[in-house]
Amino acid sequence: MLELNFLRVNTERVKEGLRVRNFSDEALSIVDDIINLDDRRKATQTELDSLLAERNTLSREIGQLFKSGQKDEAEQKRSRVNDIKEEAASLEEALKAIKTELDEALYQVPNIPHPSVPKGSTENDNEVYKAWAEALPEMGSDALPHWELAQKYNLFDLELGTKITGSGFPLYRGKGARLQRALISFFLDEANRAGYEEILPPLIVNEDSARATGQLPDKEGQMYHIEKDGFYLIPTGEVPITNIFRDEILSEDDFPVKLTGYTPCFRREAGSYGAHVRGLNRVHQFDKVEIVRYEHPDRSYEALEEMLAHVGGLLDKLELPYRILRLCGGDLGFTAALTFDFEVYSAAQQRWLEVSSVSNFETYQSNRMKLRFKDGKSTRLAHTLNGSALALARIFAALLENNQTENGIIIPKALQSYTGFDLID
RNA sequence: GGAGGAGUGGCAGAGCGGUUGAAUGCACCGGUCUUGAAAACCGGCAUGGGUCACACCAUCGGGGGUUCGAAUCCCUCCUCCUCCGCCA
Repeated sequence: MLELNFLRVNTERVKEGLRVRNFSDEALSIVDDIINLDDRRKATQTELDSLLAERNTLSREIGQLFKSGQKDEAEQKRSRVNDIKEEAASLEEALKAIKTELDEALYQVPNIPHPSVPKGSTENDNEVYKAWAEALPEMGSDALPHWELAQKYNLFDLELGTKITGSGFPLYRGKGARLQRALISFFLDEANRAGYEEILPPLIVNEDSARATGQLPDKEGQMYHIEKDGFYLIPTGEVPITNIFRDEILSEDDFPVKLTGYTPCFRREAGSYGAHVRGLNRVHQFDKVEIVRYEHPDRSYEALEEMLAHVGGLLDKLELPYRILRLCGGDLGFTAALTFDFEVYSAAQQRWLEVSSVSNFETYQSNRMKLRFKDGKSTRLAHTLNGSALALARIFAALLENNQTENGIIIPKALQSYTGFDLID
């Protein structure tokens, strides 16, 4: 969430940022509401503190009086303390209510977009940051979409997944399963080469973790919830990996912290069925390699550039045509300040498929997480960033579709040592 | 799953109802000394709220309670350790 102090000092900047996210004038009043709530919080806190201070003083005196046998005076002060306790109790209750209200309001305020984020309301307003320079591949009219290719070559089976679990849980098999495993290894190796430490995290997280990275309360319906234990299945590796440093104070020379991890991701995707979500285009469970960074605020945008280069490099090696979009205010995720999406062109479906999202969250996550670092004498919030490198299901789909030939599906060179075969036929 | 024990500052480890936000040691940072380093000595060293700065308030695994007053007593949850059971 936004830092209260930042919001107080830069009220206009915050409002401008929210306008880029299409907040109406009416909706913008939440900023002033928050400041008012915080004023009330401070006033109540101060009042309570002085009561408690008085109680502490009196209690100390009572102790002395009892020791020296002045019972009457002690009793007198004791009754005064009892009065204070009643007053304090009601103030505490009021304070708690204000804090809850304040937190709820704060949770409703998304991150302030980076100045480069274009205004806009839908994905159509996203800016093409880097277009695909060459001609897009064209396929004959007999080109098959990946779900038909999968059937033809026995690569994955959605009906079986439905039988075992339900719709949207693909079951990969044969060369399909091996291709999936090859992609995971390839992405992890590439991330390792780029200096990211490999993490294999828990796939189920507690409420604190889900809150810290912003999945709660904003996206509660997106996650599978294990009610009995109060846990959530992770919707992305970002959640467990970013939470490694929750409530930690780093020293300045710990930067940059670069982590990577492969995890399955579980998403409920309530209500999304239809033509555009056929096959692997949108599923409840998919595999992903994530890269996560904690950075000094002065260097986080350099880090973002590096991450873009890394993800672009992966797609180059996979020989897939792609473009990079800078998300507009309307499409920007709740917690991000700046996000670049990577889209791969699927020739058979003749559409762009989102395969990666690379974001700088600045201090929005670290404020929730209390992830800080020592900057000389003071303690400051670190910047967090993450990106998919990459999301498997759609990469898998694009590979099948773009590389189909009469003789079978060609595996790109970079992957062949991982798959152990160069053709699916 | 059953029985017992324990959770204190970066770490180790005292405190077990009243100037204890917390002894002591180590680590760390500054200084004196030294050609330099080590040693020795002196000083500093939790987080958050609050303040111009102090004062002050909160925090000794989390939550609740008893008390004029709790790190210290009670309840509850969590985590870790030991033993038994089960098990990839």
